[in-house]
Amino acid sequence: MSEEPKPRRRQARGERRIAQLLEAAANVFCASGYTATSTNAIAREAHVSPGTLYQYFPNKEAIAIELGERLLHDMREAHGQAFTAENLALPLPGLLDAVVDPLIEFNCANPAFLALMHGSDVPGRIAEEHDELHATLLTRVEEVIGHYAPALSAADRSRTAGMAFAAFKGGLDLVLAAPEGPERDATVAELKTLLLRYLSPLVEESAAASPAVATRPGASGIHTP
Amino acid sequence: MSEEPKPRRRQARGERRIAQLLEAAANVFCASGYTATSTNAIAREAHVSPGTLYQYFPNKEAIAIELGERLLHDMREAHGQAFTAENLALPLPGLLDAVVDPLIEFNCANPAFLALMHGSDVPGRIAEEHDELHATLLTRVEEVIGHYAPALSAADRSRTAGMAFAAFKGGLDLVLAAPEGPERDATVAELKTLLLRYLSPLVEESAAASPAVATRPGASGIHTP
Amino acid sequence: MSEEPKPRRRQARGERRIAQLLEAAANVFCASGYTATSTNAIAREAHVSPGTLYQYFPNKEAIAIELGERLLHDMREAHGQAFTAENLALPLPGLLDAVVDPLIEFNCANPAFLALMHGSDVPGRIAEEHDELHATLLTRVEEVIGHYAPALSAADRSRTAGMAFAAFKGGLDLVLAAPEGPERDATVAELKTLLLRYLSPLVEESAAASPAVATRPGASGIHTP
Amino acid sequence: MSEEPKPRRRQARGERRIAQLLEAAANVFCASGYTATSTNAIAREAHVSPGTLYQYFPNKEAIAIELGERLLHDMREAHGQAFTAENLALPLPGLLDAVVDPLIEFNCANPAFLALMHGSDVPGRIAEEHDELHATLLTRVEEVIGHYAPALSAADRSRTAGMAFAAFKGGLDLVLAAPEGPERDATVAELKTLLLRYLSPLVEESAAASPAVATRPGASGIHTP
DNA sequence: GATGAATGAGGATTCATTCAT
DNA sequence: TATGAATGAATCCTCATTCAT
Repeated sequence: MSEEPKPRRRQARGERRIAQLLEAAANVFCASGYTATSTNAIAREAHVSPGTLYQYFPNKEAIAIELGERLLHDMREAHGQAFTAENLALPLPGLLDAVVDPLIEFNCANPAFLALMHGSDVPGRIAEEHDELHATLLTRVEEVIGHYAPALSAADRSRTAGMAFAAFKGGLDLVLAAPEGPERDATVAELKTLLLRYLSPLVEESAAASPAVATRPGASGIHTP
Repeated sequence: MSEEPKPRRRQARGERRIAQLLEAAANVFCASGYTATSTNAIAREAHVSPGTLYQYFPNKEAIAIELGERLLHDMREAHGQAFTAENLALPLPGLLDAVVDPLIEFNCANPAFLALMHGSDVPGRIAEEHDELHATLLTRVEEVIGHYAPALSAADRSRTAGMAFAAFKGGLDLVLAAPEGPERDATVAELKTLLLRYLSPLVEESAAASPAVATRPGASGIHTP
Repeated sequence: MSEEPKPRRRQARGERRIAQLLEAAANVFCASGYTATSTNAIAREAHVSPGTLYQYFPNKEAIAIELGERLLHDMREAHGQAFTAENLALPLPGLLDAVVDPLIEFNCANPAFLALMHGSDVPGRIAEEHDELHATLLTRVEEVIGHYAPALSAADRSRTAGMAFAAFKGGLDLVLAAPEGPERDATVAELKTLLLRYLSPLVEESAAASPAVATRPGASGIHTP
Repeated sequence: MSEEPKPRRRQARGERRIAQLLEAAANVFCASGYTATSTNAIAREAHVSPGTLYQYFPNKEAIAIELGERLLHDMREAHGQAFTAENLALPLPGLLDAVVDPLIEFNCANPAFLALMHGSDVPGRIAEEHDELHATLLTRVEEVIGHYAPALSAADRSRTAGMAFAAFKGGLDLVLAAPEGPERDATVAELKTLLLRYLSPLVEESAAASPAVATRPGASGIHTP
């Protein structure tokens, strides 16, 4: 009992330091990109000496990897709540809300995520982990599409999922570029509209008897007269 | 008269050197990103000594800027042929073919363009030029949308143009990631489908009397014979 | 009376700590040399924190110095027992046994001694202390030689002592490199043979009437007919 | 013909630089030992920038290796002239002169050799090369001893060679420590005396009928007038 | 113009040493 | 006292840039 408080406090301090360093790294990576970021710059941003940084991370790559892993983990949690069975029961617009909103929110809250994932000059293991997450997300999107449009061939489903995801990422950049507030909200809404229009025909074709999917008049671009 | 040939030859030689260096730079930037690329690596790739490189460019940023400007210029030419009055007279699928294809082609032929424009760690002036081109393109897209959907408010038009462009960029990445050949073609077709589905409702709403615009899947320009 | 035990215990504990640290330092110096040894490595080897190390030593050099001094002290004790009046009365082979054996034993038991004394990159004061010991030993050897060969000039005596000592050091390295056991013993015996052959002529020349000094037939290579 | 002078001059300059850097390294290694020597210190000693140093050597170890190899090569040449058949025909004192003198001279001229070979914290490849040379030398000494004392068993021959060589190394240190001039010469002479006295009995024992080998003090090549 | 050696400031990393707990 | 986190100067090494040839 007399020996616990110290180690605990130490561990707590260590955790705080790590968090502090990772946050600093996130900021600097965001501002300058991975390659152009120096460990000294990270240490400075964290108000810490270079030596301290190296007490917690063996090298620059390790920082990026740890940061990447934490972000990926959070990201997985975020999308884990998105693709629930409950949400799959919703009509397409509802599903899009349920899926798009948390992903957008996560990326708004963690701009370093994209900064780290975009760079082509990023250490191997991050790229791998990123690809893994990418693949997971893609699989989820494919499953969703398969659920809404069971008649689609595997190849079509895969291609559609890929394009939807690509468009989402493009829209995400737009959202992040927009200033927080009504403009960003409008951009998010527009992104959902785009996805809805892209995906609706698939749903309608394979399940023509679901008028509930039409959310706004004219929202789904394609109808037979 | 006796002194002209030399300067001309010199200028010609200089142009060749510059082209050679820029091509080398494009390759290395593509492979390693701007920051991670060393001027020595560019010189090596160009089979030229570092000193020669600095005879033509004052520093590393200048290389990127010149390369960026040339690419932007070519890109402008490419899209200049896209947004012609003639093309504006086409129904939407035709217009999409006319606009999307050259842009895709340009980016396939010049992967350095995206490599240079993507990097968050790229020198300021490139970013500026890029933003300029971006704005130009966006304006063109807005004009097109204004032409096809004259009833749209300026704000809606702008937002729609932005989203369409963003989705295009997302799709472009996908296209570039796909291996050349039928898979890439299919991806391009899918991108057009997405844009078509996204934009069709606008056209139909404001110009209900244009049955030609009716969007059937596969209506866009790329189809298998 | 109530305050004495504590200081004593403290001093005792301190002594133990110091011994523990010096032993650790000896190990690490042996394994990696003085310069390449980090204070953290010593602390780790001693199962102690770096802070604790600095509670007992002001800096890295001080550790080496203290270790050196202790080793030198022990070494002095070892050779103090070697050069006794009693031993000086022995014939040369007996004297060599009496002198060489304890020195060899000491160095076998304390490999850090040579590790510390050999390094050319060792802090100045160790070198000084080492030189002091060196001088002491040399003086003793000179005295011995003076005792056995009183006719020798001072210069000759000094030169002979230096060479005998140098050869001994060379042989010592060889002994330490040999695996413990019969091979090492044979090497020690050979070293004694060398010293005997080197020194015998001096003895015989100045004290021609001491046939006892010839240990083995032919052992002293030089004799006048 | 017009293209040769430049490359040649360049190569020549490169060779000079390398020699200059190696000489500087030799000096600093001598003064501070391998581990304590910084590449910047070598560059400074060579009146050159750190970058220049790294144009010719990939790292510190490479400098030590190259220096070691050059010294070992020279050393091999030096002793190659020592162990000739001609010299083997000489009586022992003559042979000792022929063998000891060039080795001593080499080490006086190249003190870095011992500095590099002594350090226990020296890069692996030097140690290996050094061991190789060591083994070569030892083999030669064994051969010589075998020649002069053919009756000796292999084990005795090997042990004797090892001890003679060890004593030589000890004496070498003494020689190097002595100031150049008569004192050093006297030390060298004394070293030869030691070796002569150590080895003579073997010769006499196995070749008792060779009065030419008779060893009088001062028989070796160096004598005061 | 072309070359490539030279430069030196800057980046990643280590380690002797200090200090709050 | 003991701890181990914190410090920052010093190391090794790179690379944008300059300069003698």
